[in-house]
Amino acid sequence: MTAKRAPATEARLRLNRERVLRTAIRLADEGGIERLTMRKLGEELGVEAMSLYNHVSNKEDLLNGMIDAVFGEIELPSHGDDWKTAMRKRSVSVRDMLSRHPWANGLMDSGTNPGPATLRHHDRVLGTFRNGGFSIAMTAHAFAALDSYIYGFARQEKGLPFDGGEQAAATAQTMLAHLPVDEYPYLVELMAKHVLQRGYDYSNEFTFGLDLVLDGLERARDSGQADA
Amino acid sequence: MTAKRAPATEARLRLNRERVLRTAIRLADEGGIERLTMRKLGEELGVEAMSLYNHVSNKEDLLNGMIDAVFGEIELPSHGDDWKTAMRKRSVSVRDMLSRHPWANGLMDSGTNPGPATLRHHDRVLGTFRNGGFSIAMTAHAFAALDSYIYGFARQEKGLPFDGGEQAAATAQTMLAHLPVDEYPYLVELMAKHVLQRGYDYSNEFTFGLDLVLDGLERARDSGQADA
DNA sequence: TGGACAAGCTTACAACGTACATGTAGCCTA
DNA sequence: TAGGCTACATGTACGTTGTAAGCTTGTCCA
Repeated sequence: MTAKRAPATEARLRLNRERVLRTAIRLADEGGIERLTMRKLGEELGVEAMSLYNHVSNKEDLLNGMIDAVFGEIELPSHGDDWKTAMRKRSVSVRDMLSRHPWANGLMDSGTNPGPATLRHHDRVLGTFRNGGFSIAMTAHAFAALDSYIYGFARQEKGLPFDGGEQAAATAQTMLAHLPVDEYPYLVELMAKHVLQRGYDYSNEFTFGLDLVLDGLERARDSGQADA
Repeated sequence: MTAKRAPATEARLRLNRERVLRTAIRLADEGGIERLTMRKLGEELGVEAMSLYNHVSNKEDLLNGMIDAVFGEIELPSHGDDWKTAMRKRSVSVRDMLSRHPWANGLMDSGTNPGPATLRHHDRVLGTFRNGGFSIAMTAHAFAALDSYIYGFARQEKGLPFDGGEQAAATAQTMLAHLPVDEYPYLVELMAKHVLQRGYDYSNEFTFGLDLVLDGLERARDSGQADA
């Protein structure tokens, strides 16, 4: 058993930061962020929990690393497109990332220091606005407005009792049955005449708001009201 | 010590759900949601942790109760105003609530079942749109777009390394010093020429996006493109 | 051959949510 | 006035969490 370069009794592959992060992301995707514990992550990697600390300095570092990794999945705004289509594509890409990794949205506020992928992403977004003819001040406005909408939408989507889809209709149905019609008439109306209609899917609302914001930004840029 | 109606050796006031919730909210406001533990909450109320379970069924119930309580703080859209000013006022009120209780934003996605204050609030918002001439489908769009923006903005604000204000400028300063200019030119530009300018405050961005969304909604309502 | 060093393991601890059993104060009925 | 019911507070305990500290071991260079 003292073989120098033996085929590693069990072909045990070495741990490294990337493997730790990738596995952590998978666990969080599958079972939710609250099920991601150091022990479970270790187990998944065939290793004791404490061994992970050779590759991440603590759990916060792990979470920050995960955030930066999923930021790297977002499609950067392309230089080839005009600013509006470029931003539209990357916005949809952000949203896709957030539905692949729903835990990411709730984590980013705790992430004080952004990683390199995050910084690169933001830089490219800002650059797209600047090259699209936005002043610096208007770029700041645009960035704030657009990303607020995108992340806010993902947040809402997660919190809503009705997700759209088949089995969610049942949820809405029972919820509707328990709602006092005279106390919440408009909620009841919306549920009955809209949410419960065949084919309703809340996620379809995304592009409506996205275009609304993008069009609004274009108008604001052109009227140039906000150089202050 | 067997006095029947003695002035209660220590004037100990009885616990009740409202007092528990109010104290929990204060603790979360002061020290962040992660410092709110059952033991600390009990201590703050002069009571053992387990006593709390006579008034909340578990920690999740406590958190849900807190959410509904702060929802009750939001100014409902007034029937007197036209839809746009009414929604503008309530949007600002939501934002104010979220800066008083920053923890609330991160908690609402886990809150599966909304409380009465939450339901009433949503009902009034929907009603304001309906009475403002929005179709049912457009009301759904409007609700999704507007609230996504509001909650998303609060979320962004919390996560940003630069908050605006005096001491935050210093943070931005050092951050700027560590950023490689050639790698993140637009980030550097924004920081140097905008964020670090005297009087910059990210929170001022809120009304820009708010008006952008409200104006966009008005336009969408009038063109009535979305009855589908 | 030896010894340094990185990486994994073992043990341990404090803080958390909360189950369960026990105590007790105050009101209702007899 | 006595007895007992109910609501609420306590005490103790367990399993799970993140992680500090020290130990062991496999690998590589001198």
